[in-house]
Amino acid sequence: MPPRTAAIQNAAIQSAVTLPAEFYRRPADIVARELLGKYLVRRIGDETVALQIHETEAYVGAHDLACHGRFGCTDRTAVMFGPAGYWYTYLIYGMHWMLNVVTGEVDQPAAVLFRGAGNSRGPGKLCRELSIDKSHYGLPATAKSGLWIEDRGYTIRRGGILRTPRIGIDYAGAWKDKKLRYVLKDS
DNA sequence: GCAGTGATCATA
DNA sequence: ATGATCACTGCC
Repeated sequence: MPPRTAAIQNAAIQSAVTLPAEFYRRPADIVARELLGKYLVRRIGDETVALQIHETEAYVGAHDLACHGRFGCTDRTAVMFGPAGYWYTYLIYGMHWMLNVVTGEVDQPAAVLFRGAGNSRGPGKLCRELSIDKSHYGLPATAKSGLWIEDRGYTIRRGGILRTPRIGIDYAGAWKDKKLRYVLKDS
């Protein structure tokens, strides 16, 4: 590897900063949009993998007819009613783990679903690739959990984000058409 | 187009 | 205890 390239990469790594809890303590749609281009980082033992996030969805609160928190606080959704910056994982269709991060204020259930990062397309495949499951439920998005998110200085070009309705929520009435899915165009 | 797969929750 | 549902994926 040429020295110049190595120097640039080292500079990029040095500028990486783990997103703080305050980043997540905002409306889910804002967080979902700003998570694009950030890096989802997974550490297992000595191995560290960082994947650039290119697709997210926002579930914005109890009034959102697609949000799991709409039926109140249950065993599964309890973490969504807690503070922002914690992982919400759940199993769907008996097979696929989904990864979300809790956003917003305490007692107001909201989260962002990770639908794509790196070469993974789809929330189930992403969790399979990074070995994410029930063990992450309720853990903070920090290095000590082995799963966190970094800002590595990537800036999205103007008009670089596509907004569409969310996937797989046709039951959600008026909310099924709201553009709460965010996609990085050059992904 | 649709089967696979099992946790979760409401109902009883 | 039982049954419906489900923020998906991969193969037909």
